[in-house]
Amino acid sequence: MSADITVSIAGDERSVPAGTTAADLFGDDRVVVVARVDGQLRDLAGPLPDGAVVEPVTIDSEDGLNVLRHSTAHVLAQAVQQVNPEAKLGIGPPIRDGFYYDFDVDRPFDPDQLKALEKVMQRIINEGQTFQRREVEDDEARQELADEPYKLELIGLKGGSAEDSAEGASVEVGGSQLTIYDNVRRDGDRAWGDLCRGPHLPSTKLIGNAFKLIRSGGAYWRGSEKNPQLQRIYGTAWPSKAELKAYVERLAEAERRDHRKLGAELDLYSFPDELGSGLPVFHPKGGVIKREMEDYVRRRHIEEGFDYVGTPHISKDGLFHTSGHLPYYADTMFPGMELEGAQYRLKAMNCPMHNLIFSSRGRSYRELPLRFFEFGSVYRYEKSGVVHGLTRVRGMTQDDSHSYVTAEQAPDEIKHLLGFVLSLLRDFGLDDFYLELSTRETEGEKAAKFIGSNEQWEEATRILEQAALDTGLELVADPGGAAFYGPKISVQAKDAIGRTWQLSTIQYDFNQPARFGLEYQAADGTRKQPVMIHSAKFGSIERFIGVLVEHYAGAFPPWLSPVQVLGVPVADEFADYLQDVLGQLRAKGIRVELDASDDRFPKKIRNASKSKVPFVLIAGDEDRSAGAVSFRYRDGSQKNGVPVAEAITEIVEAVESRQQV
RNA sequence: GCCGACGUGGCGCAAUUGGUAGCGCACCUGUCUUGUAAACAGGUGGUUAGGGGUUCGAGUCCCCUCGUCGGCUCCA
Repeated sequence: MSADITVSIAGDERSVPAGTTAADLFGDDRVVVVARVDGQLRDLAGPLPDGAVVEPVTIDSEDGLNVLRHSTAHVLAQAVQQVNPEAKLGIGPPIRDGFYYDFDVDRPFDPDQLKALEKVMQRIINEGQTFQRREVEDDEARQELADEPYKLELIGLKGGSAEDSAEGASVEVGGSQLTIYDNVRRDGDRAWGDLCRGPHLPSTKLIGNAFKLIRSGGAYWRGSEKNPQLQRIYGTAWPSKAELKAYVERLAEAERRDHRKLGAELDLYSFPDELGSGLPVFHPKGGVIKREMEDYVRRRHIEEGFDYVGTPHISKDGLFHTSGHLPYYADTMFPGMELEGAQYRLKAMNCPMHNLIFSSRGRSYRELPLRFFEFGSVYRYEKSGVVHGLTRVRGMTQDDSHSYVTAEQAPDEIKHLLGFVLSLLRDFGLDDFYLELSTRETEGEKAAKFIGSNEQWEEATRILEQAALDTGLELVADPGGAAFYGPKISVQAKDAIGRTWQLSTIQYDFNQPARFGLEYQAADGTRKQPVMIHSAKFGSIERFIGVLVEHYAGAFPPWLSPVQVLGVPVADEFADYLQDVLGQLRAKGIRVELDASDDRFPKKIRNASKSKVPFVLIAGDEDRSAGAVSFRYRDGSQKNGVPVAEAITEIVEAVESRQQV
């Protein structure tokens, strides 16, 4: 054991005694939680091989956070089995901002149990138990985990294709060597153990008190509804209490912005039970936002060479057989209704009807690209458990377009569409994007749902990918996420508090033109099939309104605000004067309101503030005698004694330039 | 669709072991009204989501339906 080995630390070659561990190298530094040894994450306690390249991994790095959260998940599982030895273990991987662990238990967890489990976890953490790695043979593991049916199943999967294992399963058994992690008390007692690939924190102590159990819910074993349902507990863990607090505050902020709550408070829309689940109605104020959006988006489409068209909400079902939507997607369409011997269906997508407009007469290559656009109302029978506010509804308005182009024109058309949708999103105040390229599933049972030849898919995917790369935006692959008729690019936008939303989609479709027999006459007199490019800019108007409500927390930029200017007289006497100013604004197309209620001034200010109107104009004696008004902005700041003409200019300019104030 | 929780006037909430449904805001009426987040007083409004059952008696207990919330699955 006296022989030295050489290890390389941050580029520095060092000679150390054989058996040296990463803990020996970095142990003094408490923020180092694991080591990257020759590119692999390892426990600090493992002896280093000769010639190893070793890097410290700190708890606040991405890898470090994952280890922290994975170890916290283990402590949760330990606590659950301590309280209920009958609980069977599923998997417990780290996820974004936290972790979960799945359990098979007789009774689902309730919030009180989560609180109690936190306490049990805290005791384990305070004990400073160490995670000790132990390599085991498959048979050994099977014996040791005889009471853990799910773990046994994972052992059986080991080495299987990644597709077969559930998300997170690799955290438990990845690689060929099985390992069990024992949680060992300071006196050497083994408190608990779990099949796990690791690595783990050196000690539970490092979790400190910066963790929290968030919620619980059902989750299918290995992500398939054919499997039994386990009970999942979600939690979060951070390097410090302060970071945990900041995270909890972020969750609270998201709750404050919830578009369902703000929609009711601001009187924008509602979801009457009488209509049915997932069917929103827009109140006058929400109607203003919807109309402003639609007006602007319609105008921009026309400027960009689209033709505005219109189609009905319902049609005979043969159309959807032609398009290929039926029978594949029958379960997400509302059931048919029989009329005069024909089955009618509510429209779930606009493209088939646009195809009929295309084929309503002979088309020439001179007409292409031909771009049809509309706000198409579609109805989808979303499963009862997924309907959610405005973001997942059963009746919605798509800002949908279909470009019919020659195969040669397709790349340019896609670039044009991408540039267009990005510019539209920027106009609405979203400017942090990345793109996702959704392609078909090539293996497994899902592969069958995609129609078309390999060549067609490859060609379409290549064209989309190139257009996406040309934007210079980050591009993320999404295998298996394509529509059945072709690959798609989607635009993911980050909102004001960092959440991403899938908004625009652009899809390349070689299937429907063939199915509908679409053709145009080319310059050489032959008949050719156009390529069809689907594009939704906001996805659905309803959903986008929901996203904007959360993005702006209800404080819309003036051009979208239902009420743009609210007049608040200091006393009744000044109402007429203010009304006159508002009249001048109204003449310029500004949406104004006067608070002529018999509330007193401070109450009117409070109401104005709660309504989130961008410009509150106040007038009292001083303003009136100076021919001026005073501004109160949403942040509470003021600007007093502004000459009326100046005030009008400021407001009109803010609205016209679509800026936020 | 699956697992769980929940459903009380427009909104937010109360209602001891089953024993005559309350409060705040909003709304209406009146008095009041001068400078930046709540003047005062009075009043209207609920067959406790809907239906069925247990009970002398149900907002409270049981069943069904609808809806909401949190997960899972799904999302052309």
